[in-house]
Amino acid sequence: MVEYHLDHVFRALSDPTRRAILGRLAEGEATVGRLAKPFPVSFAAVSKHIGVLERAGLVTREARGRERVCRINPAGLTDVRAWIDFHERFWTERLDALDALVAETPGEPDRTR
Amino acid sequence: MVEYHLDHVFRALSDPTRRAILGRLAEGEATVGRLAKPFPVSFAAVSKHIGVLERAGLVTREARGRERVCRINPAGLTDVRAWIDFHERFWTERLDALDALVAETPGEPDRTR
DNA sequence: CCTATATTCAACCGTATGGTTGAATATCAT
DNA sequence: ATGATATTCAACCATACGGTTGAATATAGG
Repeated sequence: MVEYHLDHVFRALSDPTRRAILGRLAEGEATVGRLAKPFPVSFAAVSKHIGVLERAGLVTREARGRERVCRINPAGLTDVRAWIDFHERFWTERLDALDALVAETPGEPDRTR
Repeated sequence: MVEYHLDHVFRALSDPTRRAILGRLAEGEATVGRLAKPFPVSFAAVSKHIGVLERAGLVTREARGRERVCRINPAGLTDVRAWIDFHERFWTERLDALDALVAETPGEPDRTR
């Protein structure tokens, strides 16, 4: 469940317009119209982008009259964060281990064979 | 420079096969052939995936004879990590601030105006 | 009720993506 | 040199993506 969810979150974050929307939303809630204004694309395009963010669990959209208020969902990043955390730590540890190995080996480490 | 790079890294991470390749690579270096074996897709497809990871700066590929040895590039995650770090903290802070506001306001917070 | 506003929906378009297959390239082993 | 192995390249295919435009829906306000 979590794994397949990562697809959507990473995918959602891979678009600069969507990251910009998140950046704007980090300053506070906003309607779709207000969100769309600064972007050089159509209203409908922004609406779609918000849909992607919503499906990824990064944003919530709530009806208020004829407007839709968008807010950031802080929990949306936790899975991604966990993935990054784990892998970055793991990679760094391996790198450190390799460094240590090289350091304590006087001659040729000969990792190739 | 960093911003457009994020596109590539997030994009690369959005595919489960590519994340699995990274997972395998976290255990240690491997040739393209060894990497491709467990996956239900063709050799060429895996080679392409590795290309995507390489272009995103997450993996390095080095020729060793007729084989190509792939390794994880630990530095590849730092930009993404920084982005997540910043946003997660920011979002959480806003959420905390909102909680505090709601807590100390007896009646209607009236966040709408 | 009528009209303007806010938003989505639907259909469409060009391009990118992930996949395949078969040919091309380079290296190893005999 | 010859043949097998490892990998990429090139062409192709189906599907998904980001974009547009115009119609549809719903609410606000005179």
